[in-house]
Amino acid sequence: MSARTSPDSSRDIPEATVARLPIYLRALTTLSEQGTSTCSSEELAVAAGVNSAKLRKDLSYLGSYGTRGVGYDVEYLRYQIAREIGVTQDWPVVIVGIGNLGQALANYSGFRSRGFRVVALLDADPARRDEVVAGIEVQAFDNLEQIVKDHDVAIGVIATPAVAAQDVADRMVACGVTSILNFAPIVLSVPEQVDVRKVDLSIELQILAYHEQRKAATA
Amino acid sequence: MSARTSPDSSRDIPEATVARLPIYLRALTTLSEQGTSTCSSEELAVAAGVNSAKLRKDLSYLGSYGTRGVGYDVEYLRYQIAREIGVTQDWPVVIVGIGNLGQALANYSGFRSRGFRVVALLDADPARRDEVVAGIEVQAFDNLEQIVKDHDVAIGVIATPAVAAQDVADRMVACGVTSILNFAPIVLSVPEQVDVRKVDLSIELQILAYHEQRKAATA
DNA sequence: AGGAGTTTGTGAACGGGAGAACAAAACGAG
DNA sequence: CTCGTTTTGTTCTCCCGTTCACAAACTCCT
Repeated sequence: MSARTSPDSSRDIPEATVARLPIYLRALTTLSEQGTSTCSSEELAVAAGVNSAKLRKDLSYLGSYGTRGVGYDVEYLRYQIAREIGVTQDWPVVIVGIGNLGQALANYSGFRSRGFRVVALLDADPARRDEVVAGIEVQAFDNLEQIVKDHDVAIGVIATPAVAAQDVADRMVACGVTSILNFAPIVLSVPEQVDVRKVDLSIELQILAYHEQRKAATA
Repeated sequence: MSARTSPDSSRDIPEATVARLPIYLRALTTLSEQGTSTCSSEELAVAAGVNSAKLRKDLSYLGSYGTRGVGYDVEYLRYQIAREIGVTQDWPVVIVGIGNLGQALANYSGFRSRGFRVVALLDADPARRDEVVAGIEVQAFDNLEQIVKDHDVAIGVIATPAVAAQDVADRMVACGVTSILNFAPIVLSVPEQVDVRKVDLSIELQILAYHEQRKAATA
């Protein structure tokens, strides 16, 4: 076997590819758990729900980790993708807003298994204080600065109502958080160097409704 | 004022535009609540977090609902977008899997206010049976067929663990559900005419982690 | 009425991603 | 060793989406 090439480490991976890498990672983990040690791009593509040509092109941005005529070593590729995304590291995360959604997030095992460690749950409501969710005590929102500093937190999750979200984001940014996952239905304004990703439950349903309406119209 | 033109109703709106319409709708609702009766494409674009040229092009797919030199009537445009998406209708929805996430979804007020009506909460676990969440009694999953039939449900939400999700999807499809919002971390396989949208909490965090890692590397 | 100032709607250029198609590389059989 | 088979990595082409830029259209002021 020839040396596996890995491109210049300062390469830039297309955003569309970055968004798919976690899907491949999950598919590889599933394959691994099923005892599969090798897979072709076609098999992996089916498991990930994408076209095999697209999968191969995506993987080619990371390097040349397959073997022609054989396929990919599941464990090896899984590790390479995990390293590329950064989930081999430990990512301390703060969750603000411990309503139904915040609790669901705190309990979600998919975080911990991918290197994300919830270091604190914060809520502005004193009534929620001292509740224990997912084994973590709910603290006052004002502890944010201290916690971010102590644990070197770079990623914050906002699960508050819409009215509170911008304030929370401002406080997060002010104390050094540079990536925010926002579940509040509002467009956050943050400095350019801060990454924000938004998950909006009702928007997804509305997109489905649009297509559903069209189906009904043409039926 | 000249007649507002609306293009052929069998037009096809680009998918990227469809995904943004709910954002515009929300921004318009906020503007309306603030007492704004008219707005320019620039104002609305800022509120929605997009480029104004893109906003105008998106709206142009729906019709010509603005007035040059003036802008858009907030209420009028809001209604037009709502009608286009289909949220002026009533959409009965079934939620399967009433764990933390399912409860959060059942309690989410953003659904009801946009025409989505949760007609049933279903869970396979008998221990959860007869619990009342968001004023709705949790029923046996086996009631799915009856409920879909009785309420003419077209949209189903899956909030179960990954292992159960494909079975739930199959049952939904079998009894006539044609749109599925999937929160389970798995790629569902469904017939072509069924729409599936996936929301994956940990994937969003992983995308943030990737960019965070790159920031750290170049800092 | 006419001209200056605004803002929409859209044509055109541009960039990025998707998919087809194929050459290069590895393996196995004989 | 050589040939046929398999599968990757990559090139090329096409299409969708974004952005620019401007003509058309409307208002307001004189």
